[in-house]
Amino acid sequence: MGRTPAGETRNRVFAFVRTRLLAGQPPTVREVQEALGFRAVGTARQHLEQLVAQGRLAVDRHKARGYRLPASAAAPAAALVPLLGRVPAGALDEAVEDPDGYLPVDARGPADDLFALRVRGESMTGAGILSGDLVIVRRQPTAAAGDIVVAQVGDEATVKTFRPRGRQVELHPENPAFEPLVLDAAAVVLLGKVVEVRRFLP
Amino acid sequence: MGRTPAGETRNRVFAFVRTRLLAGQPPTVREVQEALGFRAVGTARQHLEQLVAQGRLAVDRHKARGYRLPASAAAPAAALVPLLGRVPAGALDEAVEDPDGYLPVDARGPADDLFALRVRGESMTGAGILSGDLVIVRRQPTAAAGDIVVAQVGDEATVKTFRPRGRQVELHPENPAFEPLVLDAAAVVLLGKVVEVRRFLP
DNA sequence: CTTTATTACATACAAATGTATGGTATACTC
DNA sequence: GAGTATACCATACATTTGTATGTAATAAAG
Repeated sequence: MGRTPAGETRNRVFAFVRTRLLAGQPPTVREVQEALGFRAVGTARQHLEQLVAQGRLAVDRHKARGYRLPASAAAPAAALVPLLGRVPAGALDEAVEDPDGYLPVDARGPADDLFALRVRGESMTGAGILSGDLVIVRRQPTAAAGDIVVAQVGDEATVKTFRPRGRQVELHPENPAFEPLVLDAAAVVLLGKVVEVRRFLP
Repeated sequence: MGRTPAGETRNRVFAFVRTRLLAGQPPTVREVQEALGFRAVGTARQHLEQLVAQGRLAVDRHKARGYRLPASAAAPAAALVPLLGRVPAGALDEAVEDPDGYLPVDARGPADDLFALRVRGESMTGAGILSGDLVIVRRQPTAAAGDIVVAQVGDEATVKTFRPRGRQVELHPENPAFEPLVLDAAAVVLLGKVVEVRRFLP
């Protein structure tokens, strides 16, 4: 048997392995063999080893499904953040246990204390947060002045700009059509700080 | 040897497996054994099988590292979308090969034809797209009226609302301070359609 | 043409790993 | 206490899977 053009097959092997790894399903050497249509295991292995030699892949020797992306390229391992449908009063932990779905986020930072909410209403359009947008929130009990936060007022979770005013707290909308909420600090439970905004367009 | 409180250990097994799966590294039965401190492989396997019976895990029988999240919960396998620094005229493919980084996206739909760009300028603030935002773009050579698109005009890639006007094309900003661009259709290369907007807050 | 490198095949072996069986100890029910 | 269920251990076995060795075919270099 002969050969095929330069490193073409090798790139296809890499693409296959990479896709599988990003999907969280490391392939076996024989799965690579089948996927590429090789009749010999060794052929698949040869390419894999070459990719390792090139530094495009890494390996846990003697381990099943041991081929991985090298540490340098593997960085953006994605974590999943729970998307909460609603936040029943005070029961954030329980809501996290039963999410409506998950959003992938870059896992370079800690992701355990993140959750996502869907924004309703036009009160933050001035900050580029439209009705229907998703906000990703880092859970924290305090915030700095000017932070966009998720606060619980009564039974409702609301997204506003945070402005402490002595013993009171001002929850400031970013839309001239809305009035700031001025509340006693004790009446406001800070759920967290908005760290990211996402909008899906049809 | 005796027992430990109700399903407590089982939950710890699940948490361990789940974490590993989300990290893209399915564990072996023996890795579960070690992680939980069991002295017998069978103990780990028992728990795993119970979790499968409960529907909390799924399994590829007789496969190494075959335990997975069930299809219902597994959905959001994350794919990675290349973040392009700039789009040199016409060379989108090359730019994709050398990205500035990657963004995790939900991989339910096809993700091969996606790329991300950083928006500069205030021309789309009315649509909730601020300067510095990231847009995720699906590559396509055409668009419908009203779509927010990335178009290449001369050497520059620009984000605007797309409005075809017979043989001409209007690239419409969403900010009263900016004027629409009216161009000959042949002078505009449509790179794709904006499908998502992301903003990171400090 | 000869040499060398690359690509691919076939087959075998060994390690990793899933699976099976039988036993022990604690808790709970009757 | 007898009976049952659950959690755990110990050991063995079978499959999957990584690894090794030897050979053949084609392309490029000399």
